[in-house]
Amino acid sequence: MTLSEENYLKTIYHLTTLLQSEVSTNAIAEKMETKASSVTDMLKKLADKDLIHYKKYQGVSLTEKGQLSAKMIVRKHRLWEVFLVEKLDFSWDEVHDIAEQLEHIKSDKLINKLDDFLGNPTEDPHGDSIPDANGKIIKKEKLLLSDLKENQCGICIGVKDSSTEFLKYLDKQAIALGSKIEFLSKEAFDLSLRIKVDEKEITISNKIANNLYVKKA
Amino acid sequence: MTLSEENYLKTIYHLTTLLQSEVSTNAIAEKMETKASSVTDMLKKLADKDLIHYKKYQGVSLTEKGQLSAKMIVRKHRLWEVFLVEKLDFSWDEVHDIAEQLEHIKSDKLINKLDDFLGNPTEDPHGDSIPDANGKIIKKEKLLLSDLKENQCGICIGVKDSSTEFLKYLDKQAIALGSKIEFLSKEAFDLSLRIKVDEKEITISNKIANNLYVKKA
DNA sequence: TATAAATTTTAGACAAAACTAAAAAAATAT
DNA sequence: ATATTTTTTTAGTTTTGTCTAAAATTTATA
Repeated sequence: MTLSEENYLKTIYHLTTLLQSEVSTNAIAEKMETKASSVTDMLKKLADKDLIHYKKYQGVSLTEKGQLSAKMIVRKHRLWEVFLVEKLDFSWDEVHDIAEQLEHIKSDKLINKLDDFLGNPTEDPHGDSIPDANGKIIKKEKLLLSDLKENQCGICIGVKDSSTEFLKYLDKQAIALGSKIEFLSKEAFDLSLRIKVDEKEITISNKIANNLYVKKA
Repeated sequence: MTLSEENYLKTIYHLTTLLQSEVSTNAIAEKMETKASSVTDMLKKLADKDLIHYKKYQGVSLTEKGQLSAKMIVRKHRLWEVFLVEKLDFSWDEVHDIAEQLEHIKSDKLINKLDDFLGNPTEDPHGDSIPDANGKIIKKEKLLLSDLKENQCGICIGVKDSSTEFLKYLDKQAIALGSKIEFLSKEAFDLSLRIKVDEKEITISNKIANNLYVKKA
């Protein structure tokens, strides 16, 4: 598979799991910052290789084969992110672009040895699940912080948005995976939340609360 | 720089340091298993980018800029090889192809952090020098095993040929970097050598002796 | 030194992956 | 139900890196 094919496959994988449905040509084009016509060209190629189900004008979904290939790319991406953070001491907002390159390195032996070296982690530095060598994913119970009721407590277990800006904001507020978060109160006017993070009280916007995953503590 | 440009640059680097002279279009084509016409096309591109000195029909050499770029690729290749052997427990004959891919990952921060993580090694698993972040290379005194005189002792410090076959042969004979090798006698008829490797006597061909680097013990 | 042989370059073609512009199909609105 | 808008596909280019075949240049030979 070429680099370009892998990137399309990965995008289709992310969009279909997000939307829980077929994904449109335009959606792919937007996510990949390319033109719809380029997407159509590639969809034909991926369909020829039995990686996607594709009927003109009908949107696409992954075949079993495509699903597995996509998961292997995601596996590589997330394992490399763990490596970068755990072993090379990168911060969680710096690793995406480098992992974006490393995920295309082709060697099953490499990725499985890396997996062992890292202690077979099940999650990456942003709390996303890492598929195992067979593509199996252990799904976590994930709750948005905004789903908590007043006075409930949660442990931060992931981020929905993993953009640099958001991650840096979280660093600034000393919110990290594992942080204990208590939902104190909600402001009716702007939906902002008063929360306690590891003993420190702060106010966060509704948007922040909608992008932080917690599990009930 | 594109992947292809990087590969050409690396090949030109290796050939010029080996031959200590300008390198020919055909030599590059042969090493890269491509056609001379393809090489000519690329040489023009590299010359346009001031990475090589190129005059039609006259062979090529690297500019300062090209030299540094090539060394950075070699640096990455060899650091990744150290990582694969030291951290992921690959054997020295398995790492070349994977490092061939990893050497193209673009991130200065990554490679410098990797360097630190590995303890700033000066040599790769085959005994080849690793350029530092400025392109500086510590050159070792290297002697071929075949240069030793009878009854002299040497320590194995590298291989000239690092093909899988040769490395596997060395494994079989229990010859590794650091092995103590004593030159016992030479057979006049076929130039084969009788040597002692860490207390064990074996016979090796002239070809083997011509591809093993030692330092005097 | 003229000619043959080898090397290198040029010219023209092709495949991959992108693009623009136009046509076709589907979705939406009147 | 038809017209309009949006989405998607097709057709035709472009760029990168390769190729083959032919021409140009250099090197070797007689």
